[in-house]
Amino acid sequence: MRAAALKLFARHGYAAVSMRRIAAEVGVQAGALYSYTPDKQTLLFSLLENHMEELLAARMALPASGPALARLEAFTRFHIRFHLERPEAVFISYMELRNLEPENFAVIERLRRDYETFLETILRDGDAEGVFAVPDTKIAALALIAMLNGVNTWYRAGGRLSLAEVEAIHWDMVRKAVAPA
Amino acid sequence: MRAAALKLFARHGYAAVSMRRIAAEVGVQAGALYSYTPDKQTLLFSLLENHMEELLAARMALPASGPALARLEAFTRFHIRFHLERPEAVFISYMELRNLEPENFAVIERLRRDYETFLETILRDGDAEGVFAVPDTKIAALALIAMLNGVNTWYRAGGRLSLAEVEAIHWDMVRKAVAPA
DNA sequence: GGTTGATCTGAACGGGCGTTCAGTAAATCC
DNA sequence: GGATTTACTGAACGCCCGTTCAGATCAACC
Repeated sequence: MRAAALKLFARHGYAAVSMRRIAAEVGVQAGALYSYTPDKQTLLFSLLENHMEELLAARMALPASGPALARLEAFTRFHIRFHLERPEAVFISYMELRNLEPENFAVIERLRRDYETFLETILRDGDAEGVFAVPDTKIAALALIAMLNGVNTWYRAGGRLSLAEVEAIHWDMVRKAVAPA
Repeated sequence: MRAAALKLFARHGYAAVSMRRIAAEVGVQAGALYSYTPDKQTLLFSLLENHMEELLAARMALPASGPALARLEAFTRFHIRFHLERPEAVFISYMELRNLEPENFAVIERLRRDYETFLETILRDGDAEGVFAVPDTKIAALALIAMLNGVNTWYRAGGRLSLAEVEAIHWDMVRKAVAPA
């Protein structure tokens, strides 16, 4: 059910997908879904929460200390790879935020902020080391994440560029964007 | 009606907003809207098309020749300013693409590509001049636009940073991202 | 002051929505 | 092999959807 919902929400949007449609995808009647989720809203929330928890857990594998430049490269490559591996969850996590009830929204927003802070810390450390020159670490973190997220809108496996090439191109731009003048 | 639809679509999403809700916002019954749009889908499409046409028209004010570095700066500042001035239209233009019927989608997609090509041309010219070093102009254009679009997700007038500061910070990162190593 | 034209109402159309729940069928256990 | 548990059906609930259209309202014109 969760897989079906993820796919359909990503394709058509939360509001446009009915419980009956999800049930049909599973091969079941709509009523049966309510043994697995209390309601549609909670289903959406749990998909988003699950995605964010996976993201934050996977980030733990990244180096938390050491040269900021190496940590920024590891982050950049990780971010691209992780997000390209689950385009549907990423898509929903950005598009369906407004369909979350306020308290659910707050939870997801908090998780997202945690992730952004991780990058911001790298930038601040690099600034202190003198290997980066960023006028505003918070804004720079948001800008870099926005740039990297852009990949998900056009990348298709088997296209003109390989994953490694995409990583390399973006790492090049990220590195230079925060470099001292 | 168009203003009401723009506001509500941006706030709640196309699928979640009914014609009755739009009509209520205008202060009219739902039936009355059909004197101004043939149907809901066309209303959405015309909002997106109008936004893209305005964007492409406004871009005409930018220099089309001259040093690539100056053109890139003009583009960067223009892009941020133009998009921050109409957050609702921008939001819809990214979020509601999937709710367009295929032929409507194709029209908007074409307009968007025109805009991206404008930036790509600047990058290619700068590459030829030797003032830029971008491994892939198409990807770089998409990445820079994604980065600049990110501003719309967090900027609020009257916040910590002024528009001029936001422009300056982003121009700094854009400039360095495409600079020779 | 009667006519025209534009604008909007209000009801109706068929249909889909999220959700609930009594009942059924099949698997598991003693 | 009877009892219990689990998983699902199918119908129903009240409600909202996009869209249509005959008729009301009213300002502008002759």
